[in-house]
Amino acid sequence: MVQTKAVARTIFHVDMDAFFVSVEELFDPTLKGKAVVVGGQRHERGVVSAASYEARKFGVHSAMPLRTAAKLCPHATFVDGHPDRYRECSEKVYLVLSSFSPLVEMASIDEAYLDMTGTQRLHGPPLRAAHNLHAKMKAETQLNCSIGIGISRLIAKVSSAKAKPNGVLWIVPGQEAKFLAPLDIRDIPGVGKVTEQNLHGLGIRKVGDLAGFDDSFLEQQFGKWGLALAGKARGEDAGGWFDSEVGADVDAKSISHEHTYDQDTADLEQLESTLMRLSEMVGRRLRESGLHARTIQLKLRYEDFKTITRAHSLPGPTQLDTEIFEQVRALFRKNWRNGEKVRLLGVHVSSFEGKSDQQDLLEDARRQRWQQALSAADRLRDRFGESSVSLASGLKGGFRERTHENPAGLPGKGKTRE
DNA sequence: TCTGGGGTCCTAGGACCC
DNA sequence: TCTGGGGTCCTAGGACCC
Repeated sequence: MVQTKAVARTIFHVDMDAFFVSVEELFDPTLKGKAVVVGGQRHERGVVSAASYEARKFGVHSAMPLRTAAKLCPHATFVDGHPDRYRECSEKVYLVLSSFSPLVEMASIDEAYLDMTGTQRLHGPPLRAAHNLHAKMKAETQLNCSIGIGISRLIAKVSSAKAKPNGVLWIVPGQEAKFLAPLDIRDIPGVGKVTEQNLHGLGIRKVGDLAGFDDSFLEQQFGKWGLALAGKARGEDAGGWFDSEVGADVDAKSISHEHTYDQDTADLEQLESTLMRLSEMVGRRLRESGLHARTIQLKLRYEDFKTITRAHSLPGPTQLDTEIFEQVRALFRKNWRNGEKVRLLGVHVSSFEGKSDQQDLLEDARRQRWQQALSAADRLRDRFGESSVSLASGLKGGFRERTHENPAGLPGKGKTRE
């Protein structure tokens, strides 16, 4: 009897090379070939979002404080990030990828997984398909990418990293363990500084060392995570997200905005004004995506970097700025060590649910009027920017923060003094 | 060196219910 | 007055990723 064996998957991981830097180069070609640091100006409080390969030669890498980067590479050009440009380019990238497989999953703004299983007849063998994809990507977006190919997300991801820059690498099915064995454990996605140190403590430095231990030992050492690690050492998509089908879209679990001050502050009105603004930004995102949140969380970081979070769950979900602000302000007033300087504030919402249903009709009508007013405010902001409309005038003193920053995502951008 | 912002997932303890 | 487990929800913190 013939046993039909499950067909081995063919997964591509496509990772754009120095994405933010490359996009900036499209807008300013004089940056090409230079040491470039994206993320903010050299003296700003913030970290590197991306560094050109020239800058990396001097030890600059992402997540490094900008001031450190400036010391390591004084001749580098520092540029602010432009999230809109990256999003736009990311959409073009997505279109190219979609022409190769219907199963595309953007894992972040600059990388994606493709399930290429069963596309042989259309695209040829994996390497040929990858080279065609690579060429088309360059032609359509003028951007370089690297492509890793393997039988799992994990193998594809690790091999794209090894293919960089501007390369293609295929791990032939059956060769997974051989490919992984000489790599540092840090090359496994999910192994960071802490896990690396813990593994070093056990004398485990290479993936091959890890593969030498049996599952039960690793489970006993690291729990659930240890079991996943054991699988990863063999090239398997063990545990959680890695196990999911490519292209199955997942719903958002949380929305948050936070702000780090240029200068730490203990000014109550400034702090609460920031909470108002962050609440507005969160509420707006909720309304845009049609979500309602039940859990509201405050994040508070002091001068000495000590950070606390305090959460409160409402009886019913909301998407209203005012309700979010009310909760977050209460949490702040209850937990702020009065007079101590604050470095960062954040507003985070989660526990998404369908619309609240237990309010009486009167209450519902009241909320609807609020919704309409807030939607109008959102439209105004679309046209004139985040600072044009504020509910902060309802605050005691009508105080408006002196600094404001870019609406979305990236560090260091445009922290302009008014 | 002096540490962003937006996310996901996991752990662990306590409350509360059966 | 001493003492069960199991399940679920909530909260706080931390590791990790881009």
